[in-house]
Amino acid sequence: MATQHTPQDQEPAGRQRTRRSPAPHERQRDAERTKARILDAAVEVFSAKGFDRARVTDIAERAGVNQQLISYYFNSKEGLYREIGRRWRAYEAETMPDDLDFAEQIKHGVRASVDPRLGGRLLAWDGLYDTGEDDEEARERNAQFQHEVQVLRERQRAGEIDDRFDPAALILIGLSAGNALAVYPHLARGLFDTDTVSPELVEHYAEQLAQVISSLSAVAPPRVPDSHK
Amino acid sequence: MATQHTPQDQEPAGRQRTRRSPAPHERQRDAERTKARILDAAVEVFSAKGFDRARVTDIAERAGVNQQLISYYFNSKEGLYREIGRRWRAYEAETMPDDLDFAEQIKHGVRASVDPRLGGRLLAWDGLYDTGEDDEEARERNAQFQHEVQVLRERQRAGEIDDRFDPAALILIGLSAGNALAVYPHLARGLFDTDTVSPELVEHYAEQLAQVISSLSAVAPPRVPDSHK
DNA sequence: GAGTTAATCAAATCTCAGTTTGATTATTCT
DNA sequence: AGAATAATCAAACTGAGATTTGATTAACTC
Repeated sequence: MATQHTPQDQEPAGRQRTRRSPAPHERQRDAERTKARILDAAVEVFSAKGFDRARVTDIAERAGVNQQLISYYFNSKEGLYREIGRRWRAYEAETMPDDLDFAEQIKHGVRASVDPRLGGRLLAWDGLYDTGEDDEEARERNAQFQHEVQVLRERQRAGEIDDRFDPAALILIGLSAGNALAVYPHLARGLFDTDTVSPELVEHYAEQLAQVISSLSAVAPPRVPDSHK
Repeated sequence: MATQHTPQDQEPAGRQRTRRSPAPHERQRDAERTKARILDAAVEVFSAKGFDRARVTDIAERAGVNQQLISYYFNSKEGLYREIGRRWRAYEAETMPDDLDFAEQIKHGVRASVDPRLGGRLLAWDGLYDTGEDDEEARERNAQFQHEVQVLRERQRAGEIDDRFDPAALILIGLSAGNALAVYPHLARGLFDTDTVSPELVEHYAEQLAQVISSLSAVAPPRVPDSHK
């Protein structure tokens, strides 16, 4: 149990960061600043290495702070990881561009997936580590995805995409394929015969995937499932 | 360094397992048998938990053997992991059904991905853990995927799939989407609003994905990439 | 059937990495 | 200014878990 007086959920939602006096704009100690630095470093490291291989020392170094501050501000490595998840979900929820068409959204997804600062790989790590338990995070995520399903369903009604497809399936397909360069970089290198996943490759792949998705609007005759052969 | 006389690459390719005398068909000690048991257990555990979270004790327990035998037969946890990779690649190479059409192959992939004995998730673990180095395993894998690309290209020529698509991209899309239920079970539960990835869900998803792929044969007008808007 | 080798096991060891402890200042409050 | 509190750090602690060590005995050879 932490004997040191940890802070824990400060800043009651809507208040100014600079707590009381503005103070020399170059403080050497600033809780918010260091927390932010730790979080930024953590996203990159967790995303790149996954929870288990991520080293607390590594995160601290990149953040330029003492390792102990991670325990101090986030209780533990796991606490830090959860915090990242929370922030990411909030970020996603508010920045998801609703005006683009499905194919275009997925292109965005491909680009985002390979940005180390955005941690698109975290989704895959979480899925692989998943144990099936139904905690708060899970409910939050479910609500979010249920919403996505609704949005896509409306678009199907509007004719943007053939409505014989199950929207949930389409989202899963788009999302997983969109993440592919980030999740399977080794396969990508082999398939595209290159020794690195370059920005050009990212664009090319995004374009191809978008095209696949687009081809679902003017869809082919939906072959009767099963029953033949 | 192992001071105990470890075996290492025995059985020179094409020889009978029962080394010399058939012996009582119920031996209590049998190297091949225990190795096989360890490998089977290892696939399940590594696939489910990933390398880092897999516990050597756990594998040994499932295999019903003493933990130390893992070091004895495979040198280390990592040695065991590599061995699994080798075997899996060999297995894939020889059992890939070439007669099915692309969509049907992918359906197979979906089913295989959720079978814990087949370890489809290993591909995702490997990708996430990937460091970009070009070792023997990588070359082996690359060759295999290059071959897949060729096969698909021929099928495109044969008209099975629109040849304006990049075969490498299509394979990556099919493979990543095919693995989605195994890699993102948490999202799947949220999207399909269920609390478990049931066999019915697997079939449903496989069907949907196959349909998406099928719709690429009679493809929509390939909108000119970029340049507009 | 005696001796050698291979297979197996239980317990000791060792290392890595996250967390705690116990100072040491910067900041802020009065 | 002086006291109180918050932020920071370096070093010690600890636990988990893979690997080693050192027996023990089944199986095979001659």
